[in-house]
Amino acid sequence: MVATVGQPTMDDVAAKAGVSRALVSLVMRDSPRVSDQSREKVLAAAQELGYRPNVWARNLASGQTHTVGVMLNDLHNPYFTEMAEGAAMAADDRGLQIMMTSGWQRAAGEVAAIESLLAMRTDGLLLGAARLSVEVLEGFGAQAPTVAVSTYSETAVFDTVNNDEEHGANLIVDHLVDLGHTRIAHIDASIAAGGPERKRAFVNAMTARGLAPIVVDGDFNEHAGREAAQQLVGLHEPPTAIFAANDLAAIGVLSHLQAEGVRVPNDISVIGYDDTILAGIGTVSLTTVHQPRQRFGQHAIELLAERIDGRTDVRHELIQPRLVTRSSTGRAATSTTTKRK
Amino acid sequence: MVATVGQPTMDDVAAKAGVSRALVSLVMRDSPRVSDQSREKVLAAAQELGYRPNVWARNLASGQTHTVGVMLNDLHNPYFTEMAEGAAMAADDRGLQIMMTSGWQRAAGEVAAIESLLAMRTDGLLLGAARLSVEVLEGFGAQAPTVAVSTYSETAVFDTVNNDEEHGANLIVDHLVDLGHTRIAHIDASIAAGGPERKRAFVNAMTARGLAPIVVDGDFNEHAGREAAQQLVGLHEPPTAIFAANDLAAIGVLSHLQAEGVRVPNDISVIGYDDTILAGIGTVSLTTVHQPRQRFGQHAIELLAERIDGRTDVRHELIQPRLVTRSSTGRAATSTTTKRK
DNA sequence: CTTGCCAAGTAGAGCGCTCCACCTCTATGG
DNA sequence: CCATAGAGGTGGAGCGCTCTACTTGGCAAG
Repeated sequence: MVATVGQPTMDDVAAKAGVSRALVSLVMRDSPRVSDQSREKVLAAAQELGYRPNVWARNLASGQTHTVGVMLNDLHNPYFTEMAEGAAMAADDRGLQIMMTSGWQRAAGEVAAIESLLAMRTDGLLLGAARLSVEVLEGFGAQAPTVAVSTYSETAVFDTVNNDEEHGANLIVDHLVDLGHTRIAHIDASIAAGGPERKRAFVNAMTARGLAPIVVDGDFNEHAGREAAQQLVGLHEPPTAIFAANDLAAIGVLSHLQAEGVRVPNDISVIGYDDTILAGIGTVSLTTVHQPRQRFGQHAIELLAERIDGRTDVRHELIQPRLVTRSSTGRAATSTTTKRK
Repeated sequence: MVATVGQPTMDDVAAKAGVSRALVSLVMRDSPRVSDQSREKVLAAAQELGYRPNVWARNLASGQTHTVGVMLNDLHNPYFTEMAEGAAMAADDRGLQIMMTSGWQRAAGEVAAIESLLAMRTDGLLLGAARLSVEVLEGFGAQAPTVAVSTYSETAVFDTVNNDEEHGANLIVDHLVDLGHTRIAHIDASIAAGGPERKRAFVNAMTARGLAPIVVDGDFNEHAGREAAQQLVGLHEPPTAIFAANDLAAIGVLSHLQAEGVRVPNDISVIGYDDTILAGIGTVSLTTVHQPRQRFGQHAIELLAERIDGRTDVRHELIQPRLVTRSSTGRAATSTTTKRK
């Protein structure tokens, strides 16, 4: 008596249904080459045994995984999780599985995570703003079709999907100029990934309009926003509008201005970036730039699918952000401007 | 001439190093039964070929995966991602791999996600507040060692890890009573998972102190908080303190109170739950209840590891939350209370 | 009645690894 | 000088599937 230990296998199902293992395999893969009668017999047997195809064996035998590995730098950042959501939907449409890992914010963790995805022989790699150098990324990119999202890394090895920073900066500056602002400051987060691109875009947008860009050092967090605001308010000619590195920094700005009795937007307008949940809160109501985060993931999967299907040229996609106007921006306080001059 | 197409295999490495495949296997698994000389030879060959063991083949042959599947109801909720982070750390310590999936907030998605984890024959399942019925969860729990986090489902089939709602409610009520409050209201979110437990704990805490619990219907979001606040402020004897279902609802309360010119905490104290990033923002500064979210995941993995190692009795763990005092709570406005009476 | 064809099903060789049983040395003790 | 042990290594049978090539049994056409 051979006791079937553990999970039932295809042979168990075949024996129970009185057919060959190959037939069971065909049924499991929805092949049309099976008669309705046999199909039902097999499905009934499978159901009864609680059979579930073993993915490891299937992928080994077929040599395909129909799986893409998704590595997210930071799960805490809603940016990435929403991106992953978009990717998951798009993957689902194409019959691809998603295997998600995270480096838990450490570079070493990211390498380990990517290594383990490669060990699984995933059909492709989707890297969400890895904090790894372009060189390291290119090394991985050479081993599997790869798309990097929000890494701003120009390379000839893998595809990328990024936010169009130029467009975002233009939206912001246009909005502020329309409201009569000319002294516009940017809180720079060049210390972190994505910061340099955002700053450069701001400077370009300003100079293109004949305006002098004001830039102060900062970071992508509340504390940095607070400090930068303090610095800006203390200027001889303070700006009438502040474009913060992101929503968190903008919140820091708002906190400082409130504490100082500076009215928003009457005295100073404030703009964030990202349109996080924070921006929409009633008491915050922050004008900000929205990135269609799900589309990033969706696009990345599309590019990846093309790559898996054999495309060899490299593509760099830019996604267009849009401005979300709330109550932290308003007409420039022209009186102040004139007075001080 | 046999062209080695695709990735190199163990045989390629063995051939290159001039040893048997079995030896390569031993080296890859860090076996002590290999001489230093051979080890180096094999590693050098592997390095040169860019060899990486195929996980599918390994798991199939060994019958073990050393992997636990983690299903998260909602990646947008920082609660779950931080829980996952704790789980990932704990898993790492035990040499376990984490395989993460999400149901993307749909019950059908959750079932599919869990099914795919089971198809991978993961050693265990960690379910993060699945929005599935206890019966369905028990069905899965019967197929693999399972731990459910924050589902509040009492069952004899799998282990659970939950927040100690009783303790949390006591912390809140004690804090408010210490500040002189007696008319305390709770915004109930019984409509959603976890809500009923929170409400029950509040009612218990109040009655145990001889106080009459005030409860209004709501939900775990800003809008519901706003509406509930409106209702409460309109009462003949409005409460002097509001315990919102969570931070988001508390933010809604703050918005409404601000709009109505009700001062916080001078006129009414407000308490949230979860200690999300929102609570810490300067302009919000919300007193709230903090749950050590990483420890949830850590504990879950510990329980899972015990289960995998053969423990058969069921465990239900409660994790102790703690109060984080910020500026949305203060002494009760006794004057008002007396006046109205 | 033969031929050809198609639909339905099967046998068996892998996929890349692990693991058990076994083999081959060299050093050691009696 | 032989028995013995242990370190170091090998061969080959699986793990649970897929996939190619092949078989079989009807049935329509000639």
